[in-house]
Amino acid sequence: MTLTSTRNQSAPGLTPDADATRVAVSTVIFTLRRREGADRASIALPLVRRMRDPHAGQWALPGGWLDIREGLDAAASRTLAETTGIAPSYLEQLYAFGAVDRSPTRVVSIVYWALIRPDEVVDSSDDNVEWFDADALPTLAFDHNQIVEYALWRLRNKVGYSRIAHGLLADEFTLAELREVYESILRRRLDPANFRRQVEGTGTLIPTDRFRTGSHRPARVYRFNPDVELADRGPLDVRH
Amino acid sequence: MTLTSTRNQSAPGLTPDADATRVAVSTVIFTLRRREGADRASIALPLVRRMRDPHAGQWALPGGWLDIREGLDAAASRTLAETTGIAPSYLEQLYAFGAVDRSPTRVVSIVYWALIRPDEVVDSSDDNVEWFDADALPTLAFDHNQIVEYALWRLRNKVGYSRIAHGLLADEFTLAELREVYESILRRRLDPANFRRQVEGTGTLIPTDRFRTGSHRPARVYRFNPDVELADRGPLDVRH
DNA sequence: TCAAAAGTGTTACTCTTACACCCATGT
DNA sequence: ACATGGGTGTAAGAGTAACACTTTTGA
Repeated sequence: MTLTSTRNQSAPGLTPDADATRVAVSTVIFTLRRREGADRASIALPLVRRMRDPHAGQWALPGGWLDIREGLDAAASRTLAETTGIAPSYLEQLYAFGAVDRSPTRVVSIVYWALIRPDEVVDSSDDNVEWFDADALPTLAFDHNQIVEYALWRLRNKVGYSRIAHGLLADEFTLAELREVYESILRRRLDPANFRRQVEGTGTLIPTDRFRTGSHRPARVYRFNPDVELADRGPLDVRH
Repeated sequence: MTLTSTRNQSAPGLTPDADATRVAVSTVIFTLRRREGADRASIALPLVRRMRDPHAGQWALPGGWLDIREGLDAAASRTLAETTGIAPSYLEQLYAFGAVDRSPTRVVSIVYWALIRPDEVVDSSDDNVEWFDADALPTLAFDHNQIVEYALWRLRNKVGYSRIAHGLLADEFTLAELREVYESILRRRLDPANFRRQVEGTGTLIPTDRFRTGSHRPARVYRFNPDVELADRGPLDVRH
């Protein structure tokens, strides 16, 4: 499921076996978007319009079939690039969905979630790709609404103990901008003073000597410390 | 991969399509085992001996092929029962492994991890199922050593913020027994006094009026509060 | 000069940790 | 009686949260 157009078939050259279980890969991509009148930035994600049945015409997560010659991570990156043109800065496996009735034919979807910085958002002229606010999604194809809910939960959960917020920011940023990311994800205001101390204490930030100014006292510009891991570990890098 | 004997085929009645990607389900099952001279209990898991190639003769995680008519969770339960006779009290999806070279034929394994209480351990007379200490595993088939490492990491991680330790205990237990579970998983001693207060504070325990006695002051017997969730949420029960 | 955000200081409160000490049982 | 673990008390330290206050810019 979850593919939109163009190419795909797990075994190229063969007709798809409707009696077999097929493996698809989809990705929930989050970015931050500043809304006009809103007091906070909101989480947005791209959806693609399905061209064929099932659920033709409905919005769905970008994805496609797993090719027999590629690993899961590679398939996520590839299908993402093909459907949306996006190459995320952060990509992590979310969950494997495989309920029998989630699609008319038997499909197991390995779902990933990803983060991209606002400047990575490619505003493709493709009418079949559109960005939606995470809190105002239409009814999606298959079980994709549920999947997005779970991905959002994971994002909100993980932002508390991990440094993934960095995946949503440009290379250089002020503490106010970093705080804005946290506030958007957690949906609540954070005390600027306490936030500063907490994030400074982690050693993940490197202060630059540059400042960014508005109609107020200039704010120091920071970078991320590349030596600090972006997220916590996955199954593929086992540390002891 | 990861199947050991008996039945299996994703599409029964059809010959397996060697050119297609197949979906397998495996499970890492943990239980606690008291060793003779050891100061702490250790984590043990059952492995099954592979009967056919690839990796014939080697030990592997219990599992089998996903049937087209069953969901992933059901497949995990079924293959587990078929290979080991175990029906775990706690079962959760761990990760989907799908590197191209993890098996001679293309196999995507949806791996689960499970906990069972010591009294649930069925000591099957089957010579092809054996329990191993998690810290003294042989070289396993496929990437199963890596998978177990990751499952152990998840267990140790999750025990800190979740109540999964309960999955390893019988219905009634003393605080010392519960503490032993934590100590075994975390591989360090815990202060009995502080442990008591922390666990009492969570409201997950219901004191009974029964006591268990040894050559010391009798210890109160507790039960779990069934109203408190065993673990944190999964993707299938979305709470707002 | 004023508003607004940057940045510092301080205090109360909660949670964690270490450890002293009494309690109740079997041997 | 005494060893052993059950169970309570307490105090130091770390981390969190709330908020007063000073600094530095643009308008």
